[in-house]
Amino acid sequence: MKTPKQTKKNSIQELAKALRLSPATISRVLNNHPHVHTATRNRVMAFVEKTGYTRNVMASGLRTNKTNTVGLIVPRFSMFVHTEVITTVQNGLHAHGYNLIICQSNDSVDIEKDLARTLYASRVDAVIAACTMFTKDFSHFDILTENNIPVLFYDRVPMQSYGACIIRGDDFRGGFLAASHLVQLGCKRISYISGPLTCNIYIDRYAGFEKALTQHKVPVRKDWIFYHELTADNARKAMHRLFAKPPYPDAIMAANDVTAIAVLEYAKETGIPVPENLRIVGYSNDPRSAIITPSITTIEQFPRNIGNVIVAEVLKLLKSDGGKSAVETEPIIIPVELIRRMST
Amino acid sequence: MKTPKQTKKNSIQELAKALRLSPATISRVLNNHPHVHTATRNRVMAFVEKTGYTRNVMASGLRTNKTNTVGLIVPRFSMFVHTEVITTVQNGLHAHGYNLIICQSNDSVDIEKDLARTLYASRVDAVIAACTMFTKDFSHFDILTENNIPVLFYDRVPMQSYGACIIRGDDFRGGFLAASHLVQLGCKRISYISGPLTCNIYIDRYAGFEKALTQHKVPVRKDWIFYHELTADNARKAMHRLFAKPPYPDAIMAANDVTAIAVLEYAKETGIPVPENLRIVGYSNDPRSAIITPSITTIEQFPRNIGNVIVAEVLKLLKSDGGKSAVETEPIIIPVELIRRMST
DNA sequence: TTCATGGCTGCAATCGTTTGCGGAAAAGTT
DNA sequence: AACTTTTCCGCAAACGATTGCAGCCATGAA
Repeated sequence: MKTPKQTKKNSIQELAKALRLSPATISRVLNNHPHVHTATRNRVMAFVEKTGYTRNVMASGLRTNKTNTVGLIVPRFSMFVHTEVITTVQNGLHAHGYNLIICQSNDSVDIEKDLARTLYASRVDAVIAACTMFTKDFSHFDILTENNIPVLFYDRVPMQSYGACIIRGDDFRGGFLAASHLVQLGCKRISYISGPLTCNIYIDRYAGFEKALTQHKVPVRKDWIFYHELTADNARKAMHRLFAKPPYPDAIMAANDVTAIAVLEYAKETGIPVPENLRIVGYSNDPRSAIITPSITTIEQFPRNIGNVIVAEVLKLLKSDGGKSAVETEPIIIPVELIRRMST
Repeated sequence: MKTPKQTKKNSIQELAKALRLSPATISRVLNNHPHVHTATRNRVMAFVEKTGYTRNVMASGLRTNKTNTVGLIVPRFSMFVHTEVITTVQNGLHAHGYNLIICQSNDSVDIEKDLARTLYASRVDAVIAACTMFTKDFSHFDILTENNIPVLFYDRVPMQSYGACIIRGDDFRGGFLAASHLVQLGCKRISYISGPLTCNIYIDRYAGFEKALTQHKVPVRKDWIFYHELTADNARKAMHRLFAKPPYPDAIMAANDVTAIAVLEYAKETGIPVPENLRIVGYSNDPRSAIITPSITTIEQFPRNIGNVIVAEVLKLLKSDGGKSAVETEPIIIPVELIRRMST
């Protein structure tokens, strides 16, 4: 199993010595340079195969300034959309020979800053980031762009144009679709539970919500709109407040399926019939929203599409040799769809 | 925002030149070496702070043979247990200054082999692996152990002692608890849907299942035991077979919550009352199992505990300078618990 | 035989950081 | 004042792969 007695060097010069060649030639073989004799190439390849030599990426990275590694920052792995995106991105990049360093900021701006520095220290070839809910200032990514490391934002993205590639779901349309759906079902008293407005996705979803309501002349009651981190706990508190005294809302739109689920459970516990007396719409199509009874109407974001677009764009940036060439300045927007279920 | 005109070098020698010092001194300051004059140290630190210099880890890694990076291989991110473990491990290691390269094998042995090589090429300081369901031969990890890179297995682990650290849930006890629970509820005709027996966790869970049944003199019907990948599709096929003709089982134990959920949905669709006519037990405490109606009794594996133990062990191995010192040869076993819900 | 050509290979510098060794300056001792 | 001991700092050689340049050898042409 283990042969710790003999410390294998596993360097190109070991190979060179054994084959009576120069390190240069070995390197050329490994990199498919032309002008290497076929016989030599075969001899080297056979020996490499036999010894299981593997290039030291630190040494080659130091020399070539390429690491074949991409960094990814997400708020949390465990959020359904991110889990899916990560899965897709990891598979896509691996198929093209890239590694992925995945980090989570835990929705902490400080950690996010730290991670940006660390990824720069690792000299990754590109960085993909879904920012914190609270990130307003994006200058901690400057160290990357200044050093020609392309940065690509998705989901939670900078609002002002930042000279970086931006990929996001159509949050405005998602909010609009969800709210319109409720309006068309005849709901007149719609409450909206949103995330904090420091974050583009919640701004856009809210804008869509408001557009749908005003367009159909349904009043927007400010005291029925909540802005807070979208945890189950906060959702229950909001429900408690809403149902403290009449008039009660006849629909709740949540910017999140976690919230929608908590809302539904509160309704079930307190005996509010869903969908008869209260209709519920969530956001993201978390697998749980399909499985709970009644199943929850929600907005599908197609995270695998997002992932595939990210892969395509990041590969484009990597090919373009440093990303100093024309960056796609127009944000790429991934369409969303309403999935109607039993909660409406 | 961007200053691409001036390509910043960001090297230690740039600092040295600017401060009229030698690169050696800068390096010593950055590494907290003693014997640097306090005034010099402060001067350097201030300048480093100002310029935002960040050490190039490829260069330092090349020199020191340390990358401060750990590799992690999992079958799939999206499996609940792994999502949780990854989250915990990433946070834990980041707190100690380590990066994590996360890879998924998609349950393909070939990809797993590829990943082991790639992680070696990156010269990570340690590797954490949850193997494929089908991995019988673990020799593709030899390249790591031979080069003194500690390998730590969890969940899906080698069965023969491998000289590597092993961390796993108490699958035997999990299987035993789940089956005993059914037996104690009076079930006599218990079917078991297992994963393939190439994998330790399914072997152990089955052993626990069998032990519980034979101990209570409940017959183990071979034709009611299924071995296949635990997908929803396969689960439905198994159910179809089981309920093709009497006698019907009065309980189904699934080695997986995905399977348990599919079983429950099949039962709901075909009008089999749960738990009255059919009791169901799952495994892993996937969040969906708690939310579905009726909620599903399952085995909690405490993935955060697993993650914390992994972090502790891997840090121990990293401190021990190459892991050549005594490896914890006894597997570490994380206790499990039965969570009783409405499906039984 | 001589020279030009071109295919193949080696030399040596380079990437940025670390570190053993030795030297210079400062401080302390007699 | 001469000598020893610290204290601090620089020199230069690594680490392993890459690559421009130059050199060698074989081949072909004259």
